[in-house]
Amino acid sequence: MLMPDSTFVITTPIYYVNAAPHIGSAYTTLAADAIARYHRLQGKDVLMVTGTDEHGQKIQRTAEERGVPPQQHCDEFSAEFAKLWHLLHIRHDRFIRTTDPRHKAIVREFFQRVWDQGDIFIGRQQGWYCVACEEFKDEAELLEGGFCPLHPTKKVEWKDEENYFFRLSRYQEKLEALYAEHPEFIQPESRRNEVINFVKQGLRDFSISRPSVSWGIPFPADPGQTLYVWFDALINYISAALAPDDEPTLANALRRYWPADVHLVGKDIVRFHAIYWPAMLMSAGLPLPKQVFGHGFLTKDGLKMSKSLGNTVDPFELVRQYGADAVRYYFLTEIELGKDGDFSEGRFIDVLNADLANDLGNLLNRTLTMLKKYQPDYRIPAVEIPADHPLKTLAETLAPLVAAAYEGMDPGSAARKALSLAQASNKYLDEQAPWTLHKQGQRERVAQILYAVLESVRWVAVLLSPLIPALSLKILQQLGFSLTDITQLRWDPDATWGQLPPGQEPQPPTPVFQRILRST
RNA sequence: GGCUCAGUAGCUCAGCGGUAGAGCAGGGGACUCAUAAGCCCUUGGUCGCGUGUUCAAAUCACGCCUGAGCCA
Repeated sequence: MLMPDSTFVITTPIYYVNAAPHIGSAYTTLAADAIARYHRLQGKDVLMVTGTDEHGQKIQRTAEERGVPPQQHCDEFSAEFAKLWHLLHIRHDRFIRTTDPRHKAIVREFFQRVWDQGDIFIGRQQGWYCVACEEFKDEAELLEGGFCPLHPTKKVEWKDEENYFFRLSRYQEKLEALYAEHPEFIQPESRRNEVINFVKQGLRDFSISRPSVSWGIPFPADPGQTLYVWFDALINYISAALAPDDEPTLANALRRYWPADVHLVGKDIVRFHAIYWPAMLMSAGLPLPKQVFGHGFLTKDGLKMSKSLGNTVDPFELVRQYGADAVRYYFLTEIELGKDGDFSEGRFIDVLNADLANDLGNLLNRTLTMLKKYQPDYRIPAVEIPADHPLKTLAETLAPLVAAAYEGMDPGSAARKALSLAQASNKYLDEQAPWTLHKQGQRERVAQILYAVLESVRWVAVLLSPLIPALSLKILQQLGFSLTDITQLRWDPDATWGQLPPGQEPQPPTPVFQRILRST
């Protein structure tokens, strides 16, 4: 297969393996997957990357508490993430782990370049340290009794250490220039404002080593120290760009899939990605990612999710109960990327029933049933469709709008626009009333109506395929396509209305998405 | 304390200077191809509060209230 010229690289954060994957990680990864799938549909050479972050004192301690060696602990938890992505139909091209020796090789090389720039120096750091955050905290931000504000059950620890520091302060002006010249670098706007505000107040050098942590990458310039987990972790984005068979060198990693187009991250870690990371890259003399997109957080029935409140949503349980397409569709369409969003089971069920079961699924079902009843050979009819057919015209209007919505990281809007053709098709059926025309013996007219509607269903399935890949595949198969992998579709020509081949034999009509019954 | 974003129908949100909109949910109706789906009609809002600018303000300005977030 010929490699397309243009690439698209999107990353998720690598997830910390101290706990099972939660719904927030699933949300980020789903969004990255949907955007990646859209770009694959556009024929780009896409690299979608996720993985796990496995170093640091917190991991070391969690493993000790479980009574297992740290590497085994990481293997087990990392596998849980991979398993969830599989269940959610997330298709990552690389799954990077920071304990991978290949990643470590890249980190050492990256480190050397920063070292050679003179951007690393030794200093002394003392202060309160939260192991859960893997960060030093200012005294002023601590809670009563010395607890971390983000981890109210964990006491911070006093540390007085020799650390190596990265000269972040040297990059303040360059970063400010970056934000000014590339307003799209940090999205959405509100996150961008926060970052600019933060940088304006002056940047402090930050510590990139720890003397008393054994679970990590040894500090290259000083065997008594370990590389700070964040410095290690961010470089994963470059390690991930390395082809599996290539020698783990920076040059190889940079060859095709760097810089990334989008780093999709939770709003809590925008700072690391929009300040520290580009500064590190500037120091190493490497190209910068094109965008850092900070998405919002999820609430449950309007409340912040937390273990202590006992209102967390278990992603494994959600998929088991409702299936991947349902979970994907809800989170990708009902929550605007970049804003906080709410999960409520009632709304979840309403949305899926209305959009997938009623508007789309039932449309396919009712139309195929008519085809079967009204046309005994049960083939896609061979009919002339006028150039100004209303459904065709609408599809042609919508296609570029859907594309623009995906490009603009707005899958919800893309879905609503694509689905509006299904809604128009339902209306069209009622207006045309093929059941009446059939009784009048107007076979040609009935055939034309059914073709137009079935083709519209096909079109909707293609345009929604980044969001609901399994359901789209099911729809296309029921329409008689022998497609086995949804990623074989291409926007051109599949997103063009009128591709349904006459004479093709659909499978028997069967509901593709069952209505969910409300239990309460 | 400083700053950012948001506050519009029961819910999710669009509108961002010209006398209030969509989807879902609720109510009614006609149809029958369909997953009791779809289609048509419909209930429902002092557009957070106040003051101003303007011939005219969800829409601009200022102040306040509420919520979310940033200030290593």
